[in-house]
Amino acid sequence: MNTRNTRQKEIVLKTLCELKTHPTILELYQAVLHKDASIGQATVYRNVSKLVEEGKIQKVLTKDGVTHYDGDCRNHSHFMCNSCHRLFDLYGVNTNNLIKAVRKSSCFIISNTYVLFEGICEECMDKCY
Amino acid sequence: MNTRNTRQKEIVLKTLCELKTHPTILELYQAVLHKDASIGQATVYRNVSKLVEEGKIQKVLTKDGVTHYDGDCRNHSHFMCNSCHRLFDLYGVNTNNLIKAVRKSSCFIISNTYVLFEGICEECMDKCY
DNA sequence: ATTTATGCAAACTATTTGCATTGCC
DNA sequence: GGCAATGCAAATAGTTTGCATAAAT
Repeated sequence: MNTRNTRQKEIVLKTLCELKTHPTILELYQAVLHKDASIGQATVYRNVSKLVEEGKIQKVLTKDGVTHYDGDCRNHSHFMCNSCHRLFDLYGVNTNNLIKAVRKSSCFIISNTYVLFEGICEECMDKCY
Repeated sequence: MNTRNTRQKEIVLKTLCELKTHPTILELYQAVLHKDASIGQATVYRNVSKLVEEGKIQKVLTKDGVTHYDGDCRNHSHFMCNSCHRLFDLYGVNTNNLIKAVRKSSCFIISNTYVLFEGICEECMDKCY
């Protein structure tokens, strides 16, 4: 089963990469509609799944029950503000020592590590939340 | 708005704590039914939400799109096997250094840290997956 | 006695799927 | 030309909600 490059798939990828907000599928779909109003929601779902499989985009783990996506696949962590519920990128969080600790204490083969921080972002802090 | 201790809520909590499998709501509901066949699914949903709010149980972050729950609220990490899709507990993964790194490089106030590892578990490894 | 929690069914939201058609390769 | 991908609508999860009733305080 070969894979093809379609206009729709490119728009989905490009739109997600431009957005720095870690959108949900619905938010991404809205943004995609601005570029091509004829794209169907199912197409966005299908392409997002494929892009995740291909490793071109990634899911972001959160506790809010909705799946968020990130067009940046470099290894980095995320911070979710419990007040404004925005997701932020955190680069430079090194997880090598965690992985070493798990290797020593278990027999699991680790291929990925995800880290999510929760708390209050600077902006919400300033608002004296 | 006061909160009451009901038989149903106790059964939900007890059942989850007994299960070491990090069940989804549906799996938990099945197990609850074995103890009391008259409990409704909505009751399980409502009680699970409340117990999470009360900090007596916790959601487990995974990439499989379904929410899993853990009756153990001690701070610990999880490992998901990409072959058998089981979730395992990992104790002794110390995240203090990660938190320190984020404190230094950002102005976020961190209240929680979640770590998920993905890979292949020992059993699946032995099966030469 | 009051009022929260329950059980059921209906409603709602998120996601997947079937199918005829389009459009890459 | 062949077959993967699309767009639409219907189907299928997963979760929440309205309401009359039950039960905890």
